[in-house]
Amino acid sequence: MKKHKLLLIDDDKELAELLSDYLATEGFELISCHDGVSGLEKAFDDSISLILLDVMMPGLNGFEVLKALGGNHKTPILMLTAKGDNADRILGLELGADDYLPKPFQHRELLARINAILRRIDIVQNTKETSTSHEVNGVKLNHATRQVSCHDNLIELTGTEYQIIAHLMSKPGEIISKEEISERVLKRKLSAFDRSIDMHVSNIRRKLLPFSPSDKLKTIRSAGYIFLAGETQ
Amino acid sequence: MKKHKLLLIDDDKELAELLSDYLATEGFELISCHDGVSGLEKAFDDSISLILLDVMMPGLNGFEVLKALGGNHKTPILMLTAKGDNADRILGLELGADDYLPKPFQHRELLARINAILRRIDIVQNTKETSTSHEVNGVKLNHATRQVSCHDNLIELTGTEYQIIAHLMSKPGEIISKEEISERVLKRKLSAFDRSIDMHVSNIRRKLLPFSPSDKLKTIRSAGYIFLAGETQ
DNA sequence: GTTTATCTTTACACAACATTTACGTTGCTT
DNA sequence: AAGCAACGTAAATGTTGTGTAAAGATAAAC
Repeated sequence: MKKHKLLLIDDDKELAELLSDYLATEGFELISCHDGVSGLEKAFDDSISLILLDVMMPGLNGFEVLKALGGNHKTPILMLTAKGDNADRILGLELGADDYLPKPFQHRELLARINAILRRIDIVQNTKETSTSHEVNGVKLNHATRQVSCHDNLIELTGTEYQIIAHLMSKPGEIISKEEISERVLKRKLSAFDRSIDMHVSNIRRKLLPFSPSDKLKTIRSAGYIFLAGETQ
Repeated sequence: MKKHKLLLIDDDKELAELLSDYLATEGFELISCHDGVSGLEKAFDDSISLILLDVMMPGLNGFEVLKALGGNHKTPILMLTAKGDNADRILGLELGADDYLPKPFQHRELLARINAILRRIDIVQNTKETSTSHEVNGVKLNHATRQVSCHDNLIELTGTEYQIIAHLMSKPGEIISKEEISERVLKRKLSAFDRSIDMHVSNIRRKLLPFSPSDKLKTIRSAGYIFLAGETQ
């Protein structure tokens, strides 16, 4: 799991220090800006995963920063504020904030909210339209029974073979590296001269072949395998 | 803008009616389930954009539904509850909820929170596409599939050819020296009389040519190559 | 224990790819 | 215009990753 960088925009330097320590123990790196203007600049840094934005600041306040970011900023924003009243909360959300946490807050709640936002982004990024529908390009998976059928012909796959084809089918049309398959399915690092994956893919191909007009598993030399998504595009 | 379908899981039928009317005026379609079990089934319906989940329910309660969904459900979840205490809120978020709204709430706040979640998903999905594909001057790269298309015609490039064109396209209109290409792509110093790069560029040109009105790769004698940026200058 | 199914390694052939060679062409310098 | 260095590219050569049969290792079932 990669380490996330967070940006705190808040004039309260004491809080910044506290949060920096706490979030570090949770595996985050906290960067601080103490006024709206400098925060606004940093907000476009793509390496930042999430912005913690305080409302009450001298100069440019939190709402003004939000407005300046234009309502659909690439990086998610969690608002922090002393004022807990509804109108502010709603305004913040309508201006483009992703969430809103009234001060004072428990560290654990802040953490839970940060994680909720980052988790959602992760899920969205790793999910394709087709991932829960189990049929792609004539091959149908039944997760419950672990059965696979190819153009309505039932195929017998072993557990590993099933997991590999399921993984490839979760991102049809995308290259999946052998490293990824090894780590996700075989639960070990891919070492040099390890030909296991190749063998499994070869076996899957052999079992699909009698019922398939074309090879659905494409090899991308020195990159990985693709489960072809049907109509080429 | 497409109409979103929302799923409300709450035993309070009066609230369901109220919300259904209100959300309809805001362009949402609300579907209701009045117990955890039937809600759990509906939760896997891909046509649903967001789930509103009440905590206090007879039978399976909200937390149990969350647990059953496994913590990273595809559809985002907004928890509703009468209990406003912190521990519950945090627990819900940690169990996989995206947000938490204590009852009673203003309709406008619910709307703002729903929109905040849907907006974030929309932003992530749109930036995802632009981050995996890169188009310059009629040539499009798709990093996930390592496919290259030239004016919508698919081109087959080898790994090295792909890396070279990707590198040239990362700085369109700029001269990239052979030394740089050699070190970045081939991972070795360019030695005298080494014609590899020339060959690769030649092969890329040959593959692009049938679909390209003009040569997009320009040679700058004794300096390097440029991927032309298009109309400008 | 044995048998059976499954996974991994070994071995070799082969195809895809990268690189070098060789020779023709271009464009700069004097 | 001659000379030369850089480039284009066809063809030959070198290298590497992949396909797969078969053997070996491991785990599960009996």
